[in-house]
Amino acid sequence: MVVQLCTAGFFPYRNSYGGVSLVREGTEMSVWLEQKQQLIAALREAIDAARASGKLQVESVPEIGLEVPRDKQHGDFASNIALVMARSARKAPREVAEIIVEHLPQGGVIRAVEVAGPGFINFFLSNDWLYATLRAIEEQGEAYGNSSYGTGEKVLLEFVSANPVGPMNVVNARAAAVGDTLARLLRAVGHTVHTEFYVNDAGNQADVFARSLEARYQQLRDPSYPFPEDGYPGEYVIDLAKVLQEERPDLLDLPYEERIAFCKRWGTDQMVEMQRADLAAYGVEFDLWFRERDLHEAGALEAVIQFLKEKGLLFEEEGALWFRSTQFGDDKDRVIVKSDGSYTYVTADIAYHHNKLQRGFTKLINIWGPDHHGYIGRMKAAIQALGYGADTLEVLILQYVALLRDGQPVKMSKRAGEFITMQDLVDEVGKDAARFFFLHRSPESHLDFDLDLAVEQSSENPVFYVQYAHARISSVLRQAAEQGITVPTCREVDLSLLQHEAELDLLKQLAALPEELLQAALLREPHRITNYALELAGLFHSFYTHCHILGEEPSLRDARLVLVANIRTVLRKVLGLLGVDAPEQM
RNA sequence: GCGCCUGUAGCUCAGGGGAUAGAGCAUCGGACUUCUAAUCCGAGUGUCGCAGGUUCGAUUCCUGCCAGGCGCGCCA
Repeated sequence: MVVQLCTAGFFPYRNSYGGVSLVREGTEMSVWLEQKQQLIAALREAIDAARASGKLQVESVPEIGLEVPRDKQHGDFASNIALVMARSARKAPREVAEIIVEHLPQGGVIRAVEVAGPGFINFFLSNDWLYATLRAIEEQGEAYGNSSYGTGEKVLLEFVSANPVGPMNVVNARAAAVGDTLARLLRAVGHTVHTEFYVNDAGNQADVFARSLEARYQQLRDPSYPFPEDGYPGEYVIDLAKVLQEERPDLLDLPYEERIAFCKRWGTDQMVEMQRADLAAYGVEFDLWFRERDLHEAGALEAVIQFLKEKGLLFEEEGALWFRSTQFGDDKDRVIVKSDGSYTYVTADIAYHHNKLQRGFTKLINIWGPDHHGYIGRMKAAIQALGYGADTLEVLILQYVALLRDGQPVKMSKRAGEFITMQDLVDEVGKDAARFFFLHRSPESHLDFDLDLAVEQSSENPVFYVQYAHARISSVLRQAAEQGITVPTCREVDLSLLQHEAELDLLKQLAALPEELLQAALLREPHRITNYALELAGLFHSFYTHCHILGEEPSLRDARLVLVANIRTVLRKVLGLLGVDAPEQM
């Protein structure tokens, strides 16, 4: 596996089919990957034979790539190896291709080979491997497509981590969808994944929130009581104050400082519970809600400062204590202890990441909003200062979300307390549409979220398109059951009856899932799965129009029943990864 | 000024060192006595932001520029 540096994180993936297996030894292989490996092996054999016979004179053989051509006229798989080797072989690409093809082992699954275009070698296979895919799905069920590629990697995935001082926004909703699905994907390819929400309940914002809550509480008795200038204006603080009054009518008996301390702890706890409930309704649950205040109470900040001090990475200037993060490539050094003796946000965050590392995670993935990208440098510096490689921390930066209504951006003003919260969004469009839309685009793209489209129950709405495919299959299977027809197993039917172009297209799409999953997980690109689901649904709808199932004579009917039952399994699986429901009827 | 993201069809966006660059929407035209027409089939649309470079080959990689978004605190 080759590791490449990207600015926003590390993407440890390359198309390394030649020589490097994508699945570890002794683990299950998908039909698809197995097929590719076989063809690559055949190509290597042919090239070696050609070299041995002197027809191909090259010093070394480059990595052999194999891809599915965009145009299926170009075969099931195609390799550009002849184009790559042409230079060192001092021959025209097509000539190299011809020589390789001459030496290819005969027979087997390869039905035909052709040299095409500038020198591609196109493989046309017999359909057996596609039918083998159906058997694999039948055996593995919704585990189909999973692999053990990531065995040994212990990932801590931190996402959302919204401040516990107000409702979550739409970027939080995007982060929740991306993070949750990424966690599911990483698990599917064999990583051990632990998810965390970091609760920033000890900083300035929590103090401001506590004073806002206290003021609202006071105002319940005395409307003229002054509200802090920098306070949080939202209605929710007033609602919270009312609850507080019910629970603690005696709060004013406490001295001011204790009252604020109580409001801070109680208030942030309330907000955390709200966030937890909102996220649960959205299908997102965390393994741990990590409290910043626990770090403070455990003395973790002092401990990590001591650690850095002993390494000689801290210095004093202008009354403050600084972390020499520039030593590890950061733009500037960072204040760790302010001149007033309090800590900065980064101090607690370093302590938190220290804590993560001490718990034995080998990979820390954080998903942040676009306003935090400037923070990557200092955190990577901190990770290195703590004695780990910069690659241990990987940061995914999500981009901004613009909500559109009637084609126009929805204006929001946080200052005026007017903005669409995550909960507003979910209430309006539903969990499924919200998640699907967020997972439809690549994480780093700026996203236009069309509210009108998301609620539309029509073909225009992609989430319904996929769900409808699942419902349609469910309906067929229901009717089959009503007619007393049970879905047979692969062994009981003649799969070779599946010859229609629409059927073969579907089988290829099913076969491609393991690799899609691996790519989506390793590239941290959940949207690949959304697109996969849309393609699979599209192929099914087309098949459904062109091919009948229950009306056909029994042998074909049974083969098609097996096909659609397995399509349904895969649709369930991918919708499950996306956190979207797979309805039996619509 | 520096950094990050984005720039592909009228719109929203996929894709990606190679074979005629894709989808959905929108537009136009077809398909329901037949397992859900929330569906399908067909038609048109492109200087892949601009300019260089690397390469047999660049829309893809590199550099510079232009445009839009977002950052650059002893805030979090």
